[in-house]
Amino acid sequence: MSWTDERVELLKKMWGEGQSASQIAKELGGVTRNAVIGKVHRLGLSNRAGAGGAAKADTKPAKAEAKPKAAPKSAPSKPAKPEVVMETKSATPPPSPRKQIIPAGQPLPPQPSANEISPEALAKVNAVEKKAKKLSLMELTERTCKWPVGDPATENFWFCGLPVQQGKPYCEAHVGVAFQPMSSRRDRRR
DNA sequence: CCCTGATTCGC
DNA sequence: GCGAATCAGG
Repeated sequence: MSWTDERVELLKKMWGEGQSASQIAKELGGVTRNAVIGKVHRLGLSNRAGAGGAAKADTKPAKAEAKPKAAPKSAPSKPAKPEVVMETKSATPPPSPRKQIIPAGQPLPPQPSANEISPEALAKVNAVEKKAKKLSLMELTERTCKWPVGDPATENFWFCGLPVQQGKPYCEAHVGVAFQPMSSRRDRRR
């Protein structure tokens, strides 16, 4: 595949829309996300700001260079520069000493009742549950779907265990039923 | 681990 | 110009 006008155009469009390189690549087909990123760079629109004036001169460290990093001991008397350390993020809370397994973050799945869920998503779940890994509590990891299935008081209980949807605690299907947009759960007729 | 984009460099 | 490999984060 080559970068025809149309393809470049679509690339620009999607990139402008904030689509990820991999998505764009998928859409275009025949190219990898690397190719897309490479092209994006060559087109000079690496920074999604492009237009405007928001030129954000980013200091590129460029790791490729060997950094002698000499900086031997310097004179202690140096008042030093106003080397202010930007504290932007609220730091990582000290990991609790007790690093137990801990299943889900906090919100353990609220087994939604079969109503008020879009039948569509519901069907998807049912379908996916058949392919579930059926993990036990201890087998859950950071990226296994933590959607519980069955009765905890039964042998017949397990967690979905499929790959989670980045960020979320559940796989795609379960994210679907877990996080319903307000709009859809609004006014379900009864 | 999964994913992002950024860079490099042989082709 | 191209993009895989690699790097650097999240």
